[in-house]
Amino acid sequence: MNISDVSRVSGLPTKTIRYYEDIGLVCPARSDNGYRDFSAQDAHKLSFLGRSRSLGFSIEECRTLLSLYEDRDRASADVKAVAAEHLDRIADKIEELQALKSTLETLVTRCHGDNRPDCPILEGLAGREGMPG
Amino acid sequence: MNISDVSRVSGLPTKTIRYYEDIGLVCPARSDNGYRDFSAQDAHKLSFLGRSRSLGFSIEECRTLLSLYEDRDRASADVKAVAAEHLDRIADKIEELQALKSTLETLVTRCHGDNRPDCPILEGLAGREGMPG
DNA sequence: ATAAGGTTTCCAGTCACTGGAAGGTCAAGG
DNA sequence: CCTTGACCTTCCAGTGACTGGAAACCTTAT
Repeated sequence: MNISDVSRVSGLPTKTIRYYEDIGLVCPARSDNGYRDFSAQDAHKLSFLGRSRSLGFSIEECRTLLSLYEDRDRASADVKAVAAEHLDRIADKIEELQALKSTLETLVTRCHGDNRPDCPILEGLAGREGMPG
Repeated sequence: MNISDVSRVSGLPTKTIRYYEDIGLVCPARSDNGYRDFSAQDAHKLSFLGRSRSLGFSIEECRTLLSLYEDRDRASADVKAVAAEHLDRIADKIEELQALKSTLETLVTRCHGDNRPDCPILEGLAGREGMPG
């Protein structure tokens, strides 16, 4: 399997796949011509990575997850710990964004958005009036 | 005002302030000794930037907001447009994170999290079973 | 033989900082 | 006058996770 094949199969750009090799997430074999030669296992690994990344796990978390995946003897609790911690961070991020959103909504709603120059959004950014926190 | 003073006043690290000068967001005067000499206006500008950044505006958006802020004749609609677009992006991001969260919650809930090696989280990451989308 | 398309490596850029090194400046204390 | 310590300066490199592009090599089809 050449890199474009495994790219199609895994859904990851070739650039990303080469990058993942660079940082040691995959180690594809090499053909005589120097081309990377991916096994079905490599492809599977890359799909795993793609799915993990799309769930927002960092590269280092993916590395952990991958090693747990390849360790037939690991306890599921170890995996759960990684995922639960990630879940916490996602929940925090959502809260943070919702706070931002409501602040901005307040400002945007207050701004009449016409040709006149006075603007509550800029006033909010300039001073503290109307800004929570 | 030396850099550490304006750092205290604006809440931005000195490193960040120097960086903001580098990219042309502020242009503090210089004293004879080569030290940056910030005016009250510079400090105000930096506070504005800090507040805008903390609301998640990108540096380029901050640059726009700042120029709108300094243009006494701009229409509030111009500001509203920037803020509203940002608001949309925040809303999208929240939705995306909530989808991630529910997927991960499903996986984490299913995992018994004990000493046994079988783990629905890894199975979810490896294949498509139990994964939405 | 040539053209198109796939592959390789390497280098640079992204974004918004952050850390650190090497050196200049200033105010206080001895 | 000297030293100490806190400040300030510049410049270079690194972060995370890619992404773009150049130059060169390989393969396949015409």
